[in-house]
Amino acid sequence: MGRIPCCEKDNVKRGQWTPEEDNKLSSYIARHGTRNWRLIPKNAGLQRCGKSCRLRWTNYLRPDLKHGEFSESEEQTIVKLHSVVGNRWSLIAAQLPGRTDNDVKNHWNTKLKKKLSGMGIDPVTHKPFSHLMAEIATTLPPPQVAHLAEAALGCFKDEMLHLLTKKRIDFQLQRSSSTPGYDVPQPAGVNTAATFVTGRTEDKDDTIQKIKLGVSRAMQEPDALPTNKPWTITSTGETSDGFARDRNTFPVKISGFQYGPPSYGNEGDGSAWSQSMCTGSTCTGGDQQGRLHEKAEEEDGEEAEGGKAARKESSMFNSDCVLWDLSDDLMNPIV
DNA sequence: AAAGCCCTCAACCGCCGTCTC
DNA sequence: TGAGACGGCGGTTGAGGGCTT
Repeated sequence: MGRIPCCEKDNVKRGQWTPEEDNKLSSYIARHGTRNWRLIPKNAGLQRCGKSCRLRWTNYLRPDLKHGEFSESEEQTIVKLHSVVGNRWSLIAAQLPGRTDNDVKNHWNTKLKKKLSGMGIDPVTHKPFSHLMAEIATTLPPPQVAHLAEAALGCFKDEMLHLLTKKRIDFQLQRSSSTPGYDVPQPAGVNTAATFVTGRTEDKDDTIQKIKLGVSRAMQEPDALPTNKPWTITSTGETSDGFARDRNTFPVKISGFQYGPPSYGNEGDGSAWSQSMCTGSTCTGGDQQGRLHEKAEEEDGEEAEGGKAARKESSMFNSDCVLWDLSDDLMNPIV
């Protein structure tokens, strides 16, 4: 079954590399290059498997590697690309000079996944959890939808409890820290996924209402839900799931949609992708965006009619805007 | 102070596609 | 043409360090 081992396991050392081993490998590769990994350990005087040498070199010793923290823009790139290509770490890493697929994978698994989850976004589909639930609801008869809603609320409660009791997160610090996206003032009645992280308990009920609204909306208008497309953002800055996010925080254009924080060139408040991270799509042209801006202003303060406005916007996006300017095989971020 | 828990990340594993003979 | 070798990739593991209780 499977391939034979690339080397005799009995004769090779495993585990952490020592500085001496690193030196041997580096100096050998500097002199001879990386032509044949099977021969490299033998010729370099290392009791290591060729594969282990290759990993050590590509993930750690390569001189062009960047070590240390991922920048905000790197994180945006990862999330942006992950929403399109899924767990194709090498593909994603190729867009980040100095980063390896292992780096990207580790960073995703340890930081970014949690970050997105904390914002109420499913890191696999890049859709808001409530939206996913609403999609599921469209396939169920009403009695089961009720059960689904109950179950979801239970899960949400658990998640909230987890977040609120997580002592390692100093919520006060986060709100006053340099991560402005977590403390952006929101219009009355507008909830954001980021507020989950701040631990503002009064938002919980509001969010539950949003989930309920999503489910009932899905039941009433299943057609309004995108099928295999990421969730959209309405002109009011509200996503199709009912969560408010500022589309202006996604100015990095990628084939027809924008992605990124204000620091990347747009006006707008706070930060942060940490507030607004999504794979959501916006319109293609600046002109169109301008129109949406006007529309957003017109609709300001109409939160009471949020559902109606959201539906209106949803249909507008579907008819007027290019949500994803990507080939079909990249359209579905669910891998 | 110490035990337990959690998080991070380097390293390993096994599968797959491509290359070579 | 097929088998073996090799490199690449994504998933998983576990050591080590920091934090909490």
